[in-house]
Amino acid sequence: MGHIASSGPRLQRTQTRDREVTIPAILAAAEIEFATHGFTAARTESIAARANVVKGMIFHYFKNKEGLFEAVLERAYQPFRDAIDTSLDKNLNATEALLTFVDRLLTALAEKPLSAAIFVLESIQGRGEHFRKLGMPLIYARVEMLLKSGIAAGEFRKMDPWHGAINIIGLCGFYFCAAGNFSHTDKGGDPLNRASLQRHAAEVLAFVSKGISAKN
Amino acid sequence: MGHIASSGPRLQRTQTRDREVTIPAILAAAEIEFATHGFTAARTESIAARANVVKGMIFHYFKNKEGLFEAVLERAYQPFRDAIDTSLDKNLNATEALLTFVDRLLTALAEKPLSAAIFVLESIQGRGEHFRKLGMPLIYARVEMLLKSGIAAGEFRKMDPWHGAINIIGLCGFYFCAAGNFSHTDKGGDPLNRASLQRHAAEVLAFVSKGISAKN
DNA sequence: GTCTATACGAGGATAGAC
DNA sequence: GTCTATCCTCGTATAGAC
Repeated sequence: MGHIASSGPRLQRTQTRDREVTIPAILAAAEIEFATHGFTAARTESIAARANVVKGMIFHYFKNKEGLFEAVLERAYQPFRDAIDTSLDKNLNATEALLTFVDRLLTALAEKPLSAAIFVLESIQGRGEHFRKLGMPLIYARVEMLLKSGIAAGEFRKMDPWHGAINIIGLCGFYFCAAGNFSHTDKGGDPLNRASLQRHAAEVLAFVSKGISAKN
Repeated sequence: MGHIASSGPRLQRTQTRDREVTIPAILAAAEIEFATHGFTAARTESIAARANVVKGMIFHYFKNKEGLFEAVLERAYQPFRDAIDTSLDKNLNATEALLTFVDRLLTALAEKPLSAAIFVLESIQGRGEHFRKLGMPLIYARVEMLLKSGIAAGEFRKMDPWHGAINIIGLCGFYFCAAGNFSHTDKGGDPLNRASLQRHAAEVLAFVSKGISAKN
């Protein structure tokens, strides 16, 4: 109160950071915020702070919170689309194609662990609009088709391919969602470190492989 | 504007609805709200409206939003605790005990489908405090022990029992979390109706049974 | 125990200087 | 393109009448 308001050194750096720096920074920060809090509870102020930009930049580049959210969703869903794309590309039998899908998805999620949480959060909180708009139902459908052909070929046991697809995708993603709770147990340190993730991937692959096989 | 303010019939029913009616109504409404929006985004106003009480009742009976949330969590976690308790009670071999656990959990979740979403939301959004305070890490640990003994007995294939526990619990719960997205597909109507849930339970049981078996 | 009214803070969004 | 300042709505929580 006894000080002159504008006394201290003016930290304000109006340095021109162009969109190629600012936009990725906002997206990265938004991904963290949306993945942990969901759309409504996410705070634009927190995103801006984490991205080291002022709040106004969010509205400048993404129009509003909703626009930013959609951009984040688009990026978060990419691992799922990539995984199914690449596994169907090659001419593999059903077993190889499915395990390739699982392996790709797990690898991609290990690189972008927040994608799983965003996926599940949007499943719980959204009413499916974004999910549909971004073509996600197709992921389930394509895994389902893969299972169907494997069952027809006698590679997989008899099962409901629709539920099979859900179960397999859930198996890949659940770990990343529940990881927050594991970190407080005494089990092998950080559940998202390299070693833990590799073990998780191996365990899921084994589980899926055994769980769907027609053998025995 | 031209009307006298207090003209119409006074709908205000200050009828004494005691705690045995009000509290369960609030809890049921809160469960829905927290399960779909998470703690922060949940609105006490929406809860009160759905419970058909005035907002003040929430603070009267539960002190604040946090208090209400903890009461809801306590109830939501019950299916998980019950499932593991009853499956370990009886003297079953590891395979029977594990499948009993899965079956119980699926049955309980079918009755309280929101529990799964609350479980996962708290895993993602909470920092594990409630999870620990309400004894949930023990659930994982007990399933892990069950797997361990089954592996030792030669009933289950070799696997990491910790990841196995996570995978099995995830398999049970994921469907309920992603159900919101399925409802917009053409697959067998409402994913939470009786027929869909029974099919889901059968599919998960088969998947787990095959996935962990030592045979073959 | 139930209701209305309101204080109070937080957060999305905008205006306008630089 | 970046910043500060501000508006305004919404939501938690409380006070106090009935």
